[in-house]
Amino acid sequence: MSITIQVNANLYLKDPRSSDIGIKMLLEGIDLINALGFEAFTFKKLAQNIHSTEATIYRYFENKHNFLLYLINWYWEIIAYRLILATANIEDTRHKLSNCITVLTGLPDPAQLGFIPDELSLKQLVIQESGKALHTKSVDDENQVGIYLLYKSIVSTVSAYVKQLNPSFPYPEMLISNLIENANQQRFFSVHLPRLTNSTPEKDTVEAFSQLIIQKVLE
Amino acid sequence: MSITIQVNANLYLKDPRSSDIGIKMLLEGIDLINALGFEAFTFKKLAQNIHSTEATIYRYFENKHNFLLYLINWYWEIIAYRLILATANIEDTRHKLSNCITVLTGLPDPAQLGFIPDELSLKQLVIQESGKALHTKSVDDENQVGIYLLYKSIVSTVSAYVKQLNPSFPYPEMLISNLIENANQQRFFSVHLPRLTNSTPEKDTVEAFSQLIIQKVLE
DNA sequence: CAAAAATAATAGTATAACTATCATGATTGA
DNA sequence: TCAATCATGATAGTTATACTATTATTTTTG
Repeated sequence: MSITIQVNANLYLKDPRSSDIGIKMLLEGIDLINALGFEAFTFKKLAQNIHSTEATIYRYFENKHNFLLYLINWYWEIIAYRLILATANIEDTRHKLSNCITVLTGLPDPAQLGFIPDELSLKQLVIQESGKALHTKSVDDENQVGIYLLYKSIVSTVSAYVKQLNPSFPYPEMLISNLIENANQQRFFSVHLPRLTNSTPEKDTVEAFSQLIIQKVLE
Repeated sequence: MSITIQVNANLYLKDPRSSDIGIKMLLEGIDLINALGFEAFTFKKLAQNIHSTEATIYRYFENKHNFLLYLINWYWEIIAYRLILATANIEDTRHKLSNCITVLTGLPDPAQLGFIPDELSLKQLVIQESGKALHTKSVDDENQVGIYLLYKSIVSTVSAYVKQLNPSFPYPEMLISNLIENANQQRFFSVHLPRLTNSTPEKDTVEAFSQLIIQKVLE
């Protein structure tokens, strides 16, 4: 399996991870977007929070849409890495697939946190805001320059296991992209519209649902 | 037979369906949002397109967010009505459920269109923009005043059939809300990120996928 | 230590998202 | 039928956002 982990350079003007202030932008940006929502989030507010200026942030990111895309991409980098860990040295494809579903739809194991100071905040941001990053008129341009390569490669890799285990199942990519998107959606529902789901923040059943669907599909 | 499809009164200041210019707002609004995307859509542009003024639109809608919520609610009213038609005079629960899945995840039958001049445009808008309406900081306030009652009642009704057919399945609401959301998501993918799905605009397989999942869950 | 690069401080522009006011044309109801 | 009411149009104004531009100052690096 080969999942390419690469920061897409089209998302920034200057790599924020190359400087202290850039990293502060990212980390404080995550918290600020989570606190305010992406609509009310502005570079001006972010600049104030990191004791810097709008102009400095604009030297790193063309606009706030790209800032959001960057953060989401960062999330997917972490997931891609976790997928590699979760499938390394495992022979059985069924077992590999199950581990992938855990990574893609489960809650991150607190013991394994630590790629960035607060990975759970980043996941929260993805749950809350990733739909807004995707559903824009610019999605085709972004796809053109490779922004979604990582996401596509993850879906491709995991759906390949499904194909291997049940070659007659006609919708492997749809199944995997569905389970990934559903995980975020159901966690949003569990907080804001609980009657639409059977998962709660206290007893999260999203992964169990996902594993069950996989099992049924492979039967 | 005349059916009044009524949208939640908290979404407007003055019922747009009570006047010609209000109806023009809605219909032209659908086209304009589809053409520009919700971010670039403004009341000023809408006013120009219907040869009216911003002030007039603001007399109907508090803001453009509520305008979007109104349109999405309108869509769900139509779906709710279709669900009633699709389950009327059918005894068999399995058959009822299957018909509901068709309404919720299939493409509308062109022969049955006609609630408004262009229902397909409204569906397109929902596919493209409904995530933005939901994922805001105001979702809890909106839920409080009943904006999502219709959506919740649809999920509740359909998931009740699932419960009846398989009382041991632990995630009926999650299953139905998943299939509903997935239908929009996959159709978005089929246009913009085709490698994430197995449906295409030419050969739409979203309903087939949904029916298959239901079948597997009930087995 | 000097040159270059990065950042801060500040100002400015265009547009969006409203709010306010007043005139005018259409509707209604006594 | 006429006056009162109401909806709409025309116009102006306010605040905030999403940038762009300029210059000064600090930091880094060769």
